[in-house]
Amino acid sequence: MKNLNESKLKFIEETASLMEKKGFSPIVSRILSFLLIADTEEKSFYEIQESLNASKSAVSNGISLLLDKNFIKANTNPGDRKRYFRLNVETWIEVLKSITEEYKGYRMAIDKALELRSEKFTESNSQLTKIRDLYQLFETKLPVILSEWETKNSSQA
Amino acid sequence: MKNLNESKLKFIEETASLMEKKGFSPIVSRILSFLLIADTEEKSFYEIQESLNASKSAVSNGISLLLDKNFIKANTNPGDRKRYFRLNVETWIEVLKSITEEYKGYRMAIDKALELRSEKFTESNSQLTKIRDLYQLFETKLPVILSEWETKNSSQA
DNA sequence: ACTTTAATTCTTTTAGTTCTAAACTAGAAG
DNA sequence: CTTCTAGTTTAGAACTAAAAGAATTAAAGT
Repeated sequence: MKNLNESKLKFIEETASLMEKKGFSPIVSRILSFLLIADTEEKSFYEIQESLNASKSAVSNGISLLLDKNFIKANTNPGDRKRYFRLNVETWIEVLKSITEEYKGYRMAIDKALELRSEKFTESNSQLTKIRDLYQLFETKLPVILSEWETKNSSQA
Repeated sequence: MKNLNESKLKFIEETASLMEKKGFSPIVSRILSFLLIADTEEKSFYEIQESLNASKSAVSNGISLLLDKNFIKANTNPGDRKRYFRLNVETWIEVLKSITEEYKGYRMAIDKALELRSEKFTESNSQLTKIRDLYQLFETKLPVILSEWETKNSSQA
């Protein structure tokens, strides 16, 4: 990896590993982490490849995936054949907004489980119901937090 | 898979796939899902193996991992050599409580990124700061939701 | 002591991912 | 029309993970 100082390398390593826990592949994670702390907002294919010291195909496939999932966007400038890539912050926000849906999925799974379980399991069913209720609480409270955040942003922006 | 009706099989398939998204392997996910809707609260090694139609070693390793991570617990009964396994709901609750820590990790990563980024990126830095603030908001609000849930439970239990 | 049962551990197979290297393609420039 | 540039696609190597099957251990029962 070139053109990157100690602390940026450390950032990429650590942040990429957080992203890998979310299901991104190592290179995809490193591309995202790199764009997050790059010294210009946009980076070319070659700059990414060089900085991360990866193969063209790995970078090409990684970029395709990220463009496809809208995590980055591409730009071209007149008189320059290269494409320049930057983070698409909107998608990040969308992902955060969709967390509620994720919790809803778990809550519904527990509902289904309670339906399929014997009613005789009184003690454990009541514990499961409590967990269900916590997911339910997340389901109702997260949108409140999100709208609080949105009004805060619209007023200051 | 034996001894499982249509709807339970469907539940296992669907719920296991939710769990796989959280990083569990297919068998581990299926063991957990199976225990969640089993017709007795405890199931023996063999019952799990048979119901999921998996190999002994796969079940053994899966159970070891789940015991290790405290997602299930084992019981033995006098005069019976077998061990019986059941869900450990406490751990599930612990996992829910630790979500705040996860968000804290992301918030800190963005803080670090803002530190390493050029101050010239005023527009995108302000967007990143907003995202940071949302994570921060989760970080402060989730514990409130959790304690609301806990008081609700202690009063009704 | 020996057998049976229950489960673990070890070895191998299979499947799939991630990445590289090299060939290829599309478009711009001369 | 040829050449260069930018990137994609293909083919395959290296690695990893999941699961199966076989061999082994540990404890209980006879």
